[in-house]
Amino acid sequence: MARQKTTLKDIAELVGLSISTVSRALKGDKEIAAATRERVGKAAERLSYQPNVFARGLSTKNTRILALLTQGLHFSAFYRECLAAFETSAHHRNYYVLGCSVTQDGYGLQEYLPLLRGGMFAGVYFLDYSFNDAGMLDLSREVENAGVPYVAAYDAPDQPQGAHNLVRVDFGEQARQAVEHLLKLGHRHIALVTPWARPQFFNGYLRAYGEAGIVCQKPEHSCIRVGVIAEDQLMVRADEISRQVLELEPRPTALFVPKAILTGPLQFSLKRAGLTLPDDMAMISTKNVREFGYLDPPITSVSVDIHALAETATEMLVDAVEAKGEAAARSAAVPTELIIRESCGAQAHAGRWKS
Amino acid sequence: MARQKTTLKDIAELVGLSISTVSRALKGDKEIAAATRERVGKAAERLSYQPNVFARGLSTKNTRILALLTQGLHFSAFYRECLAAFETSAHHRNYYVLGCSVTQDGYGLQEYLPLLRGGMFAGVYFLDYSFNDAGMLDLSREVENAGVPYVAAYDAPDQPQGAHNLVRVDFGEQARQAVEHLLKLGHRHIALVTPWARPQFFNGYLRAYGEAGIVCQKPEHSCIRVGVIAEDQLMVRADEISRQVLELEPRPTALFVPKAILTGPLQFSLKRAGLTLPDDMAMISTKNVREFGYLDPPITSVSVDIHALAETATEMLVDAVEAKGEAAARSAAVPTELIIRESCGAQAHAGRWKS
DNA sequence: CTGAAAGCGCTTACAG
DNA sequence: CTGAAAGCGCTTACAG
Repeated sequence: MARQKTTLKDIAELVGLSISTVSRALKGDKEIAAATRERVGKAAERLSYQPNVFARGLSTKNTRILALLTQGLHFSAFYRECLAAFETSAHHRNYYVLGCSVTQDGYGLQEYLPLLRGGMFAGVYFLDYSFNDAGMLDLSREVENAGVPYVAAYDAPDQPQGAHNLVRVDFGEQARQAVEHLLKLGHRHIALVTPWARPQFFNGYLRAYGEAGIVCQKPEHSCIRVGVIAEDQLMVRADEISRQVLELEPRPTALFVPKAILTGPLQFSLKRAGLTLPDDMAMISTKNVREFGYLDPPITSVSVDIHALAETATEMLVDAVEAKGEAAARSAAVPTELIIRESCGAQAHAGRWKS
Repeated sequence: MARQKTTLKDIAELVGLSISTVSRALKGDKEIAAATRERVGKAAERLSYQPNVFARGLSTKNTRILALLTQGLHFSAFYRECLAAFETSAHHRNYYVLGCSVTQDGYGLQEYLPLLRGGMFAGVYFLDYSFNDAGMLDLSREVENAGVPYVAAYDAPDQPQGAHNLVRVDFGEQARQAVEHLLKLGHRHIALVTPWARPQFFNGYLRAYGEAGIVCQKPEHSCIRVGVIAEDQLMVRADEISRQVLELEPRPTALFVPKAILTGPLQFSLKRAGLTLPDDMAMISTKNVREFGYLDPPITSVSVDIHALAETATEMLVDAVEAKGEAAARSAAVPTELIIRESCGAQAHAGRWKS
């Protein structure tokens, strides 16, 4: 098999030039005569030449391959949509993305470390990573040690300016908008199912009450904390959570569930418990996941603009890669949007609640 | 940035040997004295050595990177679960998987072609690809031209033996099992929403009726054909299809929807049309997608065993890669299983309908 | 049992 | 404007 690929040498022989000249001509070096540039280009096309990525990688030290590192990549619809968006924006710059999924039981670290240390990645995206997680922390250290540029997309309220490239996702603002929406619809007792390592959601929740001038009854009490969930524990955990919600006193009329992975199972679980949604219980989530549109009722959600996120992160990362470490760390924020569907009782009239 | 990585040379200097010896020692070459093997191994560990993947790729011609090529990879929950399974099985053999998504509007071909032609991939998985699709066809030709070994996982009833490595997924059998399940539950008018390029589903559908000794009324008539669906057309198409289903005369009591991507939207659409599920309309799908478990009602489905599929495909592919084209094409089949949930009216008692 | 050398296919100073 | 040469970091016949 492994047919002979065409190399620079083949082209050089065909046009009667040296491989150095061919190499330069192909990358459009202005030093090379326009006529020979053209001649070489045609020959390359005729032989359907493609540079060997490994040879190029070996000499330039830029493999043009970016890694997306995150926990439970394939487990989360949101992360997968991000991967697709990153891919698209990377392709615009002639880069490629390899999705690397790390699980909470440590899978991933030893799988991707050889590639990372072996110089496979020109740069790394960290998506929504939690410094509280030991595995991710190890990985981010390894990335730094390997001297590979990276950009992190997550909520970093206390991040010192310039510590690393950062696309900030504002969880507090997401919570604020979500709870504001519920308050406007008349809800007063809103339970929060919050990831334990993310105080931002709770803060935003309180902020919304404050801004609306409404007193939040027993906020701590309405706050259900949940950690990492294994894939096969999803329904079991959802049932536990819905039980907890229903035991709350007074019983909440609405639920804010930032963890998108829980939304479907939790909705299902509440219906099984005999509730009519959204009348007996409104629900709002974060992240814009396609499936939200045909859950019953469709889920209203507050989300970052995934494409803006991808564009911003890719631009930063590619710039950092091409600056070879000369560039200072940058940071940017990505806006949040409210996508109204039906799970909160509002009619999904286009844009009605958009502000 | 780009800190100096440790190379063979560093180790060689440390232990006072040549890089050839170090290289051999590290791969456990028996020719090398056990004592020096150990000494070298320790030095490598101390310097946390990892071979540069590009240098290795350049000289061995095996990059250990596999590509998963399929249409709408990130769009389909099933494909994503396959990607995760392929990754895991590839890691066992020390290979890596890069998911390459091709869309029907041609996105993907020009994105991945440079990598393919550039020698990036040691092998390729084709998942469920349709030879009727021009883009995929081009890609598969390119893979052959590049001399890259591949394995295809799809239904290939008429595939000449040994044309290429094949893991056969039996769509006809899936349809047979699905319809058999519905017939056992008493349904007699079953509509089929079938991908236009897959006559196997229709054949399996007829076979189930035949085996049950039940006359299928107007089979052609109950068959709704559907092609590739763009991501943003999902709900629109689902509404069209549910309208067509409800206009069928006599009206079907059950629906077989092999395309998993349609299942949720279609269920949603039928409910919006006022039907109670599963009483007014039973529904069965193919592929085992996690989300099916918390749709309302949860979807009963017939699926290949994804992990068996991954194991089989990876073994074939890696063997082909390492045989460097010496190996003859192999072929294998992957079993189908019925996963009973509630969308057909059967109670989801564990294993009750399992055979 | 170990080493010197060539080669994988590119890029990039350095000459001319 | 073009070319000869060194180098990226590995592997692998070929000697010894």
